[in-house]
Amino acid sequence: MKDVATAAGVALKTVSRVVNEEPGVTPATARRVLAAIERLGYRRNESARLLRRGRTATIGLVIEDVGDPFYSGMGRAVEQVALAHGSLMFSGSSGEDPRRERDLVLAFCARRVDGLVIVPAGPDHGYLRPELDAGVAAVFADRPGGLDADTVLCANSAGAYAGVAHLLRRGHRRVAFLGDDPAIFTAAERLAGYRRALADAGLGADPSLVAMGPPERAGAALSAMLAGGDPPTAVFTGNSRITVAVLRAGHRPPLVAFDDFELADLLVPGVTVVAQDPMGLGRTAAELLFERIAGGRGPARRIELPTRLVPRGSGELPPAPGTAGPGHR
Amino acid sequence: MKDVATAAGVALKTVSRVVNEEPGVTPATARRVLAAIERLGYRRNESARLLRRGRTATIGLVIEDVGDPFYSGMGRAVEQVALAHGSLMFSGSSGEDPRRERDLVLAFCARRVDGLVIVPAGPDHGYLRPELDAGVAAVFADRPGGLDADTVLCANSAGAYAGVAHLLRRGHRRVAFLGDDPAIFTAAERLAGYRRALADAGLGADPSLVAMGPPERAGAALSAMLAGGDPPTAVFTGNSRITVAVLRAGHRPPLVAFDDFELADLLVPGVTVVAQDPMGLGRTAAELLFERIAGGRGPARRIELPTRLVPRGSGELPPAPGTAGPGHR
DNA sequence: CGCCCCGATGACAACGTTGTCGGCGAGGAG
DNA sequence: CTCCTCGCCGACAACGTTGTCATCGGGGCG
Repeated sequence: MKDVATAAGVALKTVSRVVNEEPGVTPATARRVLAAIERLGYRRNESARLLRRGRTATIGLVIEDVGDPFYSGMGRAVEQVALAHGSLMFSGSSGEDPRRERDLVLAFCARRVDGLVIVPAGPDHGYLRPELDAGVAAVFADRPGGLDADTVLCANSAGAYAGVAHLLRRGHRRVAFLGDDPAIFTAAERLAGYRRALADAGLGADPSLVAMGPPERAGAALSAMLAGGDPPTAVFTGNSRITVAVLRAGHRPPLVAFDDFELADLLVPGVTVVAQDPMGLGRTAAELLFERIAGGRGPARRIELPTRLVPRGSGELPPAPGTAGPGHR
Repeated sequence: MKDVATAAGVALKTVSRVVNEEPGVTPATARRVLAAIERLGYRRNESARLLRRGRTATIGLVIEDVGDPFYSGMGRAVEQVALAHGSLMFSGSSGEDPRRERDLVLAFCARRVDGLVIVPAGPDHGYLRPELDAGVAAVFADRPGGLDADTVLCANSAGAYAGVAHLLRRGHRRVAFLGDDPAIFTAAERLAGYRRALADAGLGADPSLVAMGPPERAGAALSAMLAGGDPPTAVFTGNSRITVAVLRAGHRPPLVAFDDFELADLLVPGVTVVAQDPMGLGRTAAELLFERIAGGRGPARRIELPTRLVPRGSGELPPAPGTAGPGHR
C-alpha cells in the first residue's frame, strides 16, 4: 500500500480510502490510485486490516471427520452461510479425540476467529470458557457441549421412537437395537427413544436385544442375537456405520436405520431410514452463530431439528413367519 | 501481552521471549510471567504474530464440493499433512464455478495463506500469476490448472484403459462409454483411455456408443442405446455420479465404473470399479505444497497416481447371450 | 474584500506482535 | 582496583492496515 501511495503520488491514507471506497476522494485522484494498484498488482493484506479492525471475518468449524459424508454435508452448509456473511472458514477434524478438538479450537481462537461451530468430541468444554468470555461466539452442533452455549441437535430420541414405532406397526414384537457406545450422546438418546417406543407399545425391554458398541462389532452382535433362542424379528440400527456393518455381515432383516446414506435406495430391499438433515444442522448452527457474532444476546438456545422417516422397503417387511414363536407378545 | 507485562512487572519484550521460549530469561522471571499469563488467561494473537513474521502457517484448499465424498476424503488428507506441518487450513467449495474458485483463491491470498491446493474448476488461472509471483505456493490436484505449477492427477486415461480392457477380456465387443462433459479434463482423459483400449483390441470406435454429458442425462442415454438396433453388451461409466445415475435408472448391465463409491460392494451384483485414491491425491498434493513452502525450487512437477481395478461382479459378467447378434466382431 | 465553511488530503498513532540494538549489572581476569 | 565480557532485560521500530485529527485551499456570502 505504501508503494501504491508513492507510485500514485498520494498519501497512504488516500490509498486506504480508495481501497475501502470511502467518500471524500476526487474521482481523478481515485483513478490515479486505481491505476497504480492495477500496475503494481496490489492486494490489500486482509490480516493486517483485520488486526486493526478487531474482526477477522473468519469462523472455525470443528467436526468429527471432514471425510464423513454426514459431517462434510454439514460443513458445506456452514460454509454457505459463512460465505453469505462474507466470512471464510477454517475447518478441522477432531477424530473424536477431545484433546485434538481442544487443540484445534484453541488454534482457531489464537487466530481470533469470530466464532466457532463445534461438533463436541468430549463432554468437557471448560477450556472454552475463557475464550467465550473473551468474546468468541460458539455453537455446538449435533451434540451438546459441556457448556451453556447455543446448541443445534437432531431429534435423536423422537426419531428413534418414530423408527421403532414404524416397525411395531408392521407387527414386530421383538425389535433389536444396535447402537454405538452409549457414552456418545446421540447413541444414548436414540437408545432412549427405542425404549420409549417399546414401553408405549406395552412391550418390556429385553436387554438381550440391545447391543451397544463400536460398529465393527455390530455384525457379530446381530449374528449372535439371531442365533439365540428367542431372536428378534426386526432391527433398528443407531447410525449409518452400524447399518453398513450389519449389511456387510450379510444380514437383510426387517430394518429401520437411523441416518440416511447414499445408495440406501439401491440396495435390495431399499433401506428404510430415519433421515437426519445434516445441511439443516449446519445451516441452523451457522445462522445462530452469526446472530451471536452480530451481537445477539440472550440465553443460550437449544434447537432440535426434526427427522424424517423414509420408507424404502426394509422397514415395511412383516415378521418372517415362524421366527417369533407363539407365546410372545 | 501488554497487560501481562504490566502484571508481571516486566517489559513487553520479556513476555514475548517467554511465550516463544526464547533463551535469555531467568527462570524466576519466566515463572512470574507465566503466572501472570495464567492469571489473565492470555493467549497470543496469532494474526499479529504472523503479520510481523510474514508467514501465516495457513493454507487454503479449494475443492469442487466440500460435501462430495471424493473431495472431502482428499480434504482430510490435506488437513492431516497441514497439521503435521503446524498449519491450519481454510477450505472452500467452488461448485465447479470458475468465478467462485477465483474469488475464493483471492480471498485466501488476501489472508496471505502460505499456499493453496486447488481443484481447478476452470481452465484459466491467469489470475493466479501475480499471487504466485508474490510468493504464494500452489498445487493443482485432480485436474491440471492453466498454469505451470505442481500438479497431482489420477491416472485417468490408464485407469479407463484398464477398466475397458477388463470388459473386453470377458468377451464384450460393444462397450458403451457414459462420461461427463468432455470440457472437464478428467472426462476427456477417461474417454481417451476408453478409445485407446478399443483401438488396441482392434475394435473401431462407434460414436453411437459414446454419450457425454451431465449425470442426470446418463440414465436416459443408456436407455436409448439399449433400445437401439445394435446395443452395447457392457458399459463403462466415467465417474460415480454417472454410475449412480445409471443404477438409479434401473440398469444393471455388465459394468465397470471409474471411481469407487461407498457400498459399491453391497449392490447386486457388486460394482466393479477402477478405484482412485482420493487420500493419496490430497496427501501428495499437500506434500508437494509444503516442499514449495519450505523453499523448494525447480520446475513444476506432474505426478500421476495409479488407479486400482477392484472386481466385484458387475465387470465380470459375460455378454448376455443374444444381445450381440452374429455379424459383429 | 475578508471571513468562514467545507471538501479533499495528509500526518500520526494505534492494533499486537517480533527483530534489533543498547544498557546495566555482575563476575572474572589482569 | 579497573576493565572487559557476558547474560539478562528493556526501549524502539517495524509489519500493513485504519481511525482521528489537522491542514490546506477554494468558494460562497456578508
